Amino acid sequence: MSSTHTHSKKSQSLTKNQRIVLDLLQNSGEPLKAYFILDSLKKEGLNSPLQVYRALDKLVELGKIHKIESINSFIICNNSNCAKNTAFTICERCGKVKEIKNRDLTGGVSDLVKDNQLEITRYNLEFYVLCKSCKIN
Amino acid sequence: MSSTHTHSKKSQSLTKNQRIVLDLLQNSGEPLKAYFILDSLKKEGLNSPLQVYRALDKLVELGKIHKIESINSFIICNNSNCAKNTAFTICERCGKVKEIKNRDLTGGVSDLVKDNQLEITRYNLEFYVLCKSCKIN
DNA sequence: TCACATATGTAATAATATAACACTTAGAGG
DNA sequence: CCTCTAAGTGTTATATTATTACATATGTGA
Ligand SMILES: [Zn+2]
Ligand SMILES: [Zn+2]
Ligand SMILES: [Zn+2]
Ligand SMILES: [Zn+2]
Repeated sequence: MSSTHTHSKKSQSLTKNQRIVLDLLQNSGEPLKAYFILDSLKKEGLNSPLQVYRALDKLVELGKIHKIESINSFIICNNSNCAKNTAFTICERCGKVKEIKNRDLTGGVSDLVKDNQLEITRYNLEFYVLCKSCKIN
Repeated sequence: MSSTHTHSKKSQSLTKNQRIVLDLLQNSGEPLKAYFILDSLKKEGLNSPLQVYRALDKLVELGKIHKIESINSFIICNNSNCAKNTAFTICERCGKVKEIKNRDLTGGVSDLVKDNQLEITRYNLEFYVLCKSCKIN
């Protein structure tokens, strides 16, 4: 602790707004919409959309959450090392979302990339499915 | 013409609004935003967002155009038999969009699906890239 | 002709997201 | 400790994207 090296606070330091938004997404585990987050965190002191969007932007940038583009929603990252890549299944019927494990995906995507000679900087994959419980009913 | 069989008008019959929206997207070849389409077609008689969105919805349903979710834009389908599946590359830098040929993709995606034991009803794939001209500069 | 499904026109409003600006805080470095 | 700077905050206003509601019209098939 008392050594001279700077120890730069870097990664662990989320701000208050970032923290409470992250906690909400963490506790929810489901995709949430920005304005729902705003409403939920009014009591924590969030008053304007911009406060929410700024926190969300930062958390996306840090790879701690993802945006699911086709439903304008945000969800906690359930993997490690996604960077800004996203891959989800979304149930057509009930809307349930699951993040695809990136170890399951890496091979498949890189084959895709190789086959198409793409130089991909990041990707966004949304697979619409019928989830188990919806398939039964 | 005068025979008794119904010859059901089915596929070729787009309505006026659907036709002019499709033509615009066809002639453009680029992704266009709904309100840009509205502005462009004011002179053709389109007056309200709803007229545009209704035409777009129908054309998406018919598979003639696609929505690119992460940029809220619509583009003419450049394949056949996409159904409602979409796969695009999007340049990070200049925004240029290209549809990935589905013959290039089918294998890769079905491997992905097999590996992940998914029962996919449709997919939405967005690959961010650096396009050739952006890579040079 | 009648019924029905589909499309239209129009106004209002909802939902999602950003711009602009003044101010504050936290950390780096002297 | 002081000062500089980058990042974050709070707030108001506004832009962008999309849908609801409702009355009317049009085409097709029986
Ligand atoms: Zn993730
Ligand atoms: Zn389901
Ligand atoms: Zn297509
Ligand atoms: Zn480019």
